Amino acid sequence: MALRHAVLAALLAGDGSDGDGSGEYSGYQLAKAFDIGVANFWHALPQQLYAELARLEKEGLVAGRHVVQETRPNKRMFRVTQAGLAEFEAFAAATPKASFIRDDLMVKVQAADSVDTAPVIEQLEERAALAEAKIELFGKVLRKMRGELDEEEFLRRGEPIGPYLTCLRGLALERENRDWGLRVAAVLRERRTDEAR
Amino acid sequence: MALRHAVLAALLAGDGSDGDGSGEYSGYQLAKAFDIGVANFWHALPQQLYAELARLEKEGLVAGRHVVQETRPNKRMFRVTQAGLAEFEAFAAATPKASFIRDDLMVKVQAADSVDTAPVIEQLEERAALAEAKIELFGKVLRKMRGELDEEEFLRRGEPIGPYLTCLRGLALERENRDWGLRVAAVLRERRTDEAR
DNA sequence: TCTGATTACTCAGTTTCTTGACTATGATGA
DNA sequence: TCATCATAGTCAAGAAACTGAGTAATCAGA
Repeated sequence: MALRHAVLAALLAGDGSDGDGSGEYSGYQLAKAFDIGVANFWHALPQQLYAELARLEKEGLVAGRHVVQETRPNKRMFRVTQAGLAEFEAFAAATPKASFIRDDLMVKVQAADSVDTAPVIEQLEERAALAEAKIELFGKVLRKMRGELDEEEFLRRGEPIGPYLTCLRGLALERENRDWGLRVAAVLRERRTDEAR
Repeated sequence: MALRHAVLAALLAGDGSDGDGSGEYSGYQLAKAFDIGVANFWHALPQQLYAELARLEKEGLVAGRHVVQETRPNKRMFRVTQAGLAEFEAFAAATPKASFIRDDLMVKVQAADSVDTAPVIEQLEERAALAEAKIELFGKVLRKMRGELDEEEFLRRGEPIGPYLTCLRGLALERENRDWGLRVAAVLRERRTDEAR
């Protein structure tokens, strides 16, 4: 039960991205938010989110209300309750689990001495290109969050600060992704041609 | 079924860390290897590894042999079979799944606007200290892998190159961990004192 | 001599995640 | 007009991972 805290965090930080400032999300919107911002530190599929929201509601940690729409299917909007905030507060104070990563590409690189590296090199370069795109996206997102403030100012006074800080981390990670990907691709490529001589 | 590939990669890359150059590991040694090198891109508990090795053996992707020891409990040493290598080769050529991260601390930071940040700041600083220790460890591991070669030389000709490259990534990640952790701790601390005025 | 660490593994139960559907409606674009 | 995308979900089966415990021997240090 750890996804629940990511969901609560997303709901609590809910002002930043959609501009409605309500801290209220539908399951569908939550899934979107997970794709963009939360994906930097937590990965979850929409089905998991719906299931988790249902569980959280049953336990009274979030409250949902039906919203009838004319042009769109009806939906349910969720917000964090007092009990939910208390639960999150307890989680925040507890010692965190070690972060963990799982990365197919690194598994492949680990065995680079034993397998054909040609496809791996391609994948590394694709990954780098994807990272590049994300870097640009994050740049835009950060600028938008900052508004007219410069970074230093925003870090001192801007709000919400949480999503901004995690987005900074996402940016740094993607830069690493890109740099490492290109570097490793170059190294492996170089070694292939050397080998072929 | 994804852990299996991490296990195969660890066995295939098995020369680097233990110096025996055999590509052979016991479940116990594998668990150690996962703690040090593989943990950079895959996290798994010993129980999982034993279970996975059993499955892999049943499918003929690894072969185990009993080793009787006098001073220590007997053990089983595993190496990757031809079928195992073929399986891994297919995995390496297939498009990789998106990497995924899960990080409690970032979940907490995401909700920094809604919760008491005092414990989070402490955790960030602990995390930074831990990262610092890992940075030093990785530095040593890399130096040992390089031997007398300098980095450029090693990247061109050194072996095994796979573990070296993934370790470089681990190092970069830990540096990010440390820098981000200290930065965020400082920002949140600063905002607390401002708030208190 | 007792404690704790290290080597070496096993098992069962539970939770969590992934996969791959399926249901609807309205809007958008070719 | 037809296809596809976006909204807004739900369901169920199976794979994978995690938790927590237990077994058993040797060795090093207090």
